[in-house]
Amino acid sequence: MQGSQAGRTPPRAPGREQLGRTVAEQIKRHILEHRLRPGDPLPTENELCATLGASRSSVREAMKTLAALDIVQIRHGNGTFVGSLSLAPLVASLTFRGRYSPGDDARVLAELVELRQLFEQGMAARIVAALDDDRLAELDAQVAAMTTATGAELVAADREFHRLLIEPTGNALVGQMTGAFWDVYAVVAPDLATASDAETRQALDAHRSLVAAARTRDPGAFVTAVEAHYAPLRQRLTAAAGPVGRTNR
Amino acid sequence: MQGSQAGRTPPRAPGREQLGRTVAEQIKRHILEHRLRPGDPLPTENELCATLGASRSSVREAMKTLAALDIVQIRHGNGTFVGSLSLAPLVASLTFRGRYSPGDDARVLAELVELRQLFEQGMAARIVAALDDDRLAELDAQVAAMTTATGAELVAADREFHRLLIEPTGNALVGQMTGAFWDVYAVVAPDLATASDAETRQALDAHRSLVAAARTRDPGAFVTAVEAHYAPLRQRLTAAAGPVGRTNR
DNA sequence: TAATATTTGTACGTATGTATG
DNA sequence: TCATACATACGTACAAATATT
Repeated sequence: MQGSQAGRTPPRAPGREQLGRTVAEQIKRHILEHRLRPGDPLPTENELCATLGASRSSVREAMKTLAALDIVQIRHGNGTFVGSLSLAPLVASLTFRGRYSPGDDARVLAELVELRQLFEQGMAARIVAALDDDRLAELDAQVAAMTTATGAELVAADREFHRLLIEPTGNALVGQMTGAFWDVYAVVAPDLATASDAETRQALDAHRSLVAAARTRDPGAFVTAVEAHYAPLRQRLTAAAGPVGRTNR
Repeated sequence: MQGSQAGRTPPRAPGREQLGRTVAEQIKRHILEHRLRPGDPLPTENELCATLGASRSSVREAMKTLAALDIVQIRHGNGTFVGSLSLAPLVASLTFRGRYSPGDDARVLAELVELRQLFEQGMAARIVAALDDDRLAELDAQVAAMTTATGAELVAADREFHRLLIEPTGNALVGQMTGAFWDVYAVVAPDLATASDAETRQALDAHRSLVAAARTRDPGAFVTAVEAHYAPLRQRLTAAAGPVGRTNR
């Protein structure tokens, strides 16, 4: 409005409290109150400045905070939209933690793999109960794909296989976390030794055993197969992480 | 440096790289390369502006992004420091998701509780093996505290009890996730019906059974006790979430 | 294809609240 | 109490990306 050099900007109220924190909160409330769904457009920055009574800098910083949490999504030259509420922030946090200090990467991955095993073993009864013929056929297809694929395609097939296992349990959070762990692995794993050919063949057999156990609706055999599936990987990761005491720093 | 109205700001280079070298990435790299630990101070915004060749706005927005992920911590009038790398972003994401639409809150909580049960049952063997006499005594103390406490103190004792269960397993990630789930519950749960007196007594008995199973080093009994512990809560939450199909909106 | 409007991204200057010594 | 260092906030101008005409 006024000239810039005069710098007359009455701060709205002498005792105002941390408006910056509130802006992000207000934007969140806007999303909730308007029942906006992922992908829906938000008001432009200038509109938000007007309705919230804040400067564009403040609005932008709040937007950056919300974007980091995947609550909003910012598209340059286009606008801001409601985010997909994924576990991307968890991935960002864990990947940074993995790179945080040498040796920690393997330890983080080991804990992640342990969690995946926990998921699939704990869900074993529900998994074998929920897998119908169609899903079993899909699992067969992924196993077949793994026999021929290599590199990135092998990883993709492996990931899809485990996604198909978890999905029918109905617990979306477990599925999303499993996906997040794969993302973390994709970022951190290149720093570690890759699987040997023998380990790859072993894993392939383990996948076949998983499908077989599911087909016979045998939760006990399924749990055993999960154990056999993750044992080599866990051993490799715990070996890379070193003994219990920190190895470096 | 120059006057502001002229607006002469040559953008550094016509074809500047821009990709992969965002300000936030560079700050993260700074932390990694200098081996900074949580709590260590970061350069001031002005120093970062100079070293990174960016304006305060850009640095501030990058800082906001990293602060949302708990990678850095901003203290007003003090400085910026390395964050504690907690799962706070996961909590923020899940709490927002819980408030996202009516009915979802209970569903998110139900999935969270299911995960906690998965953790403790999957870790049962390691838990009962790792709990020494000192830790068992601490668990007894928490159970005793729960018999007299009410409200927030009851919740605190309950939380500490389960933290003590998970901690000795050595999987820090599971412990942090359990803590994060408690945080989410504290935010979202007030919108739901609280436990009845009968359910509270039932939960107390369940905790005693957990300690008893751990004391006799009986993983099977421990798993059964975990099942009994979570059954009432899960039933209440699934009832609040309604049938599988969405109940509202 | 090209011009234009809209919207986000970046930069700079300035004033102010806050914590520390 | 004063001084300093720092983050917070506001306003403006311009660059860059996108969509529309």
